[in-house]
Amino acid sequence: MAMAVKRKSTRAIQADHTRQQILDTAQRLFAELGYDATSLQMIADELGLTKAAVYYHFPAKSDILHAALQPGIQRIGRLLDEAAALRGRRARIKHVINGLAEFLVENRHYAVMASTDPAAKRHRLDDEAIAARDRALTLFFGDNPTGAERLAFNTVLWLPESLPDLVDLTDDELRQALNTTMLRILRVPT
Amino acid sequence: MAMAVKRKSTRAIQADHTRQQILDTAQRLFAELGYDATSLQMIADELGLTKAAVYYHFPAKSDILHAALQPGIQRIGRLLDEAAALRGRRARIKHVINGLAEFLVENRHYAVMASTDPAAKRHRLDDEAIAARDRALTLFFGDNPTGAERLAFNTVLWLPESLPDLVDLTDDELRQALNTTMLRILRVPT
DNA sequence: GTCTATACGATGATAGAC
DNA sequence: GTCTATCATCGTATAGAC
Repeated sequence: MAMAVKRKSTRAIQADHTRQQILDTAQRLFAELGYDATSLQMIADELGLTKAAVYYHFPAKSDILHAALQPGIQRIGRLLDEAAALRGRRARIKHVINGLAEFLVENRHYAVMASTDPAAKRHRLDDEAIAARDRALTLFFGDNPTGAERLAFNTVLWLPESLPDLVDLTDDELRQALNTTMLRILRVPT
Repeated sequence: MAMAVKRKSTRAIQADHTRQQILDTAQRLFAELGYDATSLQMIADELGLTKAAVYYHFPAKSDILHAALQPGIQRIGRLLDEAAALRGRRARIKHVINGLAEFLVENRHYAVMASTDPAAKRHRLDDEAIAARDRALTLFFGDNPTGAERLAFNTVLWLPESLPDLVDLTDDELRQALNTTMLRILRVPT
């Protein structure tokens, strides 16, 4: 193999650009209206394309959601890797919570889209996302978490849903509220 | 006015029955599949009716959701009335939390339907539900809640979403987990 | 390779016959 | 009070222009 990386043609660059535009628009609309209430037609119209053009880049609507979720899933995966390298339950939880709060503040409407998805119920959450969830639960509470621990953990996962009600908070206020609330839910004394 | 209450005809009784059947079926399907993924066709098929027959009883799909939510909204309204009559923040919070935990245990899948609704985003939550929410927030934290307090409060509202992940718990286990977790979130020492 | 035109079955919704 | 018939729009699919 002479080259592992091919130089991209102008057309391929253009296609990547269109693909990214679709993702950006979809992410905004999913967060605003919800996944089901967002039609491919709306996405296409905003970009001056046809439905079928969108369909060319993503074989199904659910694939757009999947792709839009990827950056967040991977960022959380890295957070868990870093936490696993630390020693002590408290230190691990604190690291993840800190990183998560920062991520939510930086991506307020990504967060809404991510937890609002009815895809979580139907298309089933990403396998990758499910795996990350289980990893985090074990990291925090070991192999045999109690009912209350599992409930507390799940509660944190649904926390992003509350963000739309806190739009009036500044970044600093939101970050602090997220940190103290998550720490209290997971019962980590400050 | 001779009579405030008319005697119901046989047909009216029949209609009430059909209406209630629609509500029961819809509630089950909404909780199972989500609101958007449940079609009027499914509801009609289960009852041996046509789509249009369902439409006779409810002018829009969202009205079915609205009607199915009513019992829970009213029960929570009563809880808040009772709590308002108590003195002291702690006593009020404890009363509401206790009643809420009991309600969630008794109506596991009502709870899922209630918080899963994308209607919350689009059709907008019931005015009545919004009013109840604001009442509860004021009851718990006064007129000027901090960001963290508002976040904690919202977190409790989204808690029912976690129930599907706790189906394996017994009623007693679930009730206890709900109580301790909600108390901790709202920072009420036991 | 990237897109448009067109069409399919199913959806939520409406109008009118019985 | 329940039906049939019809509508626009939905996600999905294919054919073919460039």
